[in-house]
Amino acid sequence: MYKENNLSKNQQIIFDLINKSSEPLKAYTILFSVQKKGIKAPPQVYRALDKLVETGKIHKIESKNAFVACRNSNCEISKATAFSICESCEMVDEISDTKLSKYLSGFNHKKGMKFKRFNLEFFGICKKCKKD
Amino acid sequence: MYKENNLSKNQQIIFDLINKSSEPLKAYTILFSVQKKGIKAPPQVYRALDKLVETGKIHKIESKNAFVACRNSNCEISKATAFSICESCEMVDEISDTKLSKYLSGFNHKKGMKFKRFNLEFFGICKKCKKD
DNA sequence: TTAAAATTTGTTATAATATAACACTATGTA
DNA sequence: TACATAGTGTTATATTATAACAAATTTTAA
Ligand SMILES: [Zn+2]
Ligand SMILES: [Zn+2]
Ligand SMILES: [Zn+2]
Ligand SMILES: [Zn+2]
Repeated sequence: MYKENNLSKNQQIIFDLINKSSEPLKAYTILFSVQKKGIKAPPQVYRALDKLVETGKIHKIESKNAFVACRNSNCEISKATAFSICESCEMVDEISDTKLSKYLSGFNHKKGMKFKRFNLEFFGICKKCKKD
Repeated sequence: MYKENNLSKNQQIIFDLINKSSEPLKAYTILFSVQKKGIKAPPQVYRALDKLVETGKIHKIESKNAFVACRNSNCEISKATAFSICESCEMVDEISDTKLSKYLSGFNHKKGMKFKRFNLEFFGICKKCKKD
């Protein structure tokens, strides 16, 4: 049963919910939504979330403690993520920009650090909110 | 009393603590450290932190829920922040790189969003940890 | 095939992070 | 002065996340 798509039962339930959502979901919002499916306690949600993040199926929006499905071929398993976040309507969009990604992946801190991963969050007002 | 440096009493106490720390400090670590100075409850700490972030004196490391003093002329009041984070020793360093900053400040999302602010967190293993 | 290893699940309790709400004091401005 | 704005102190509570343990499922490989 688990082999077909490499996600376990709880992971699949939670991924499906995040994947069909148009906005980032918070852990406890997820918890309430999946209680009818038998997922009743926070650790069940957090474990699934951890695994999904680890495998790049979802990303955590750190500034919002919320989770979105990856829209970008799993982002090399979450090594290079970038988001645009509207400060008015809270909309979050994953940015897929090869030049940006290459630029940042190639960036190395002068002090001798070699980066393995980055997360970038842009904030502004989205097109839709600008009109209102 | 407040005029001399534009920080209030609690803001100054908390800024001083963060500023002299060699590592990011968490809100409740700060709370315990300043109880002897009369700051006894979380709201007092969070209010000071909020203000200090707002004025660019400190930054929040979102992936760690921790705070560091700005080492970079207040980063245009926190409009453009970048950090390198060691995944081994948890060291955090603020990156000051004009080219990077300009590149990102000039980046605009295709979908019509104009960015006002960004936060970038790089993860890797620092020089010191690599040797060990 | 079958026993050991690794992963996932279920569950209770608790830790860690953050804010609401209210009464009050201090400071800046006119 | 007197008004507005910002900061303080306090209690309670909301939100986010993990520890710890027992059981079941799946994978691996002898
Ligand atoms: Zn992605
Ligand atoms: Zn918007
Ligand atoms: Zn700075
Ligand atoms: Zn290190």
